[in-house]
Amino acid sequence: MEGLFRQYIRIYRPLMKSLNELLEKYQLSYSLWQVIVYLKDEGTSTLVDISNYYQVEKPSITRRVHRLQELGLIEEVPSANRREKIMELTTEGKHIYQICREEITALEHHISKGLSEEEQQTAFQFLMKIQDNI
Amino acid sequence: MEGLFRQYIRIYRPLMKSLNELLEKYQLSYSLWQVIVYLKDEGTSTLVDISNYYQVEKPSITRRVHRLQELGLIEEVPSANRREKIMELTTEGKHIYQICREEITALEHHISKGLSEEEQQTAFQFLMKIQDNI
DNA sequence: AAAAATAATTAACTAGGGTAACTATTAACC
DNA sequence: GGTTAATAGTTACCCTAGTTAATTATTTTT
Repeated sequence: MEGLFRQYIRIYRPLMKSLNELLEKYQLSYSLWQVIVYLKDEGTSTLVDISNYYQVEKPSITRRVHRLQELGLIEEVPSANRREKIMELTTEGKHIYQICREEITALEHHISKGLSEEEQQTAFQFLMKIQDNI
Repeated sequence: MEGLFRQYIRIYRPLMKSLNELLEKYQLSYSLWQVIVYLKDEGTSTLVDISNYYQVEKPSITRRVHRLQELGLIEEVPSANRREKIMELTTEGKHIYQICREEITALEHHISKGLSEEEQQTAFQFLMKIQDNI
């Protein structure tokens, strides 16, 4: 399938741009949003967990986490293990999640307009499978 | 389709990483490769054409083009319009294109392993359609 | 108890893009 | 035909967000 990856990559920047424009109203960016989403799903997690999930090096995650702490959206929960920091969303963080979640879902619906649920399912499968191959 | 865009974005970095690793053998990066591919397809083009196609601002394209000129992979062709620069691949540029094309195609096949042509077609359609909606 | 591994951090660097302002040239308009 | 507006490319400066290497603190392994 010639051109598939090219098209994939070409779309990335415009997509990120619209997501970032949406998020900047809340002083967020997509990279910060990723951490919020991960904590929303997992409840609590260490920085290494986040680093592994997104395949981004730890220093980058440290910065994201510090920024989100400054914004009051996440906080550290006490842990027996003093080596690792366990993070979770604050009440404010959960609130912001809900607000952004709705906006992002609306944007995604807009972007997916005219595409059947089946097509989207297939695209999702595709993305899941190539992940393992990379 | 919950999680589709999240998955899309999550894969981007690892994919770029493997593409960049492949290309750095030739002192290239994917952003430079994009210009080469565009010129391969179009034959000749101005910087504005490239800028519009990839939706990247002109100063970024200026930099990419200068870098590729330094590498001897593209060159300016004389034009009646002295305001615009028309670029094309050099012989060396075409040569490098062929070499990288094969390697990238092989990588893409590897990454798409286990996916039917039909699935890939659907994914491609998906990517084409959302482009207009963004 | 000593050695190895792990989690987080800091510092320094890099890739790549963006905006604003500028020059040179061409096109549009009256 | 001369002035004004638009366009192509460039320069300077800044921003986001990543990386690697080295360091500290703590925990696990032997």
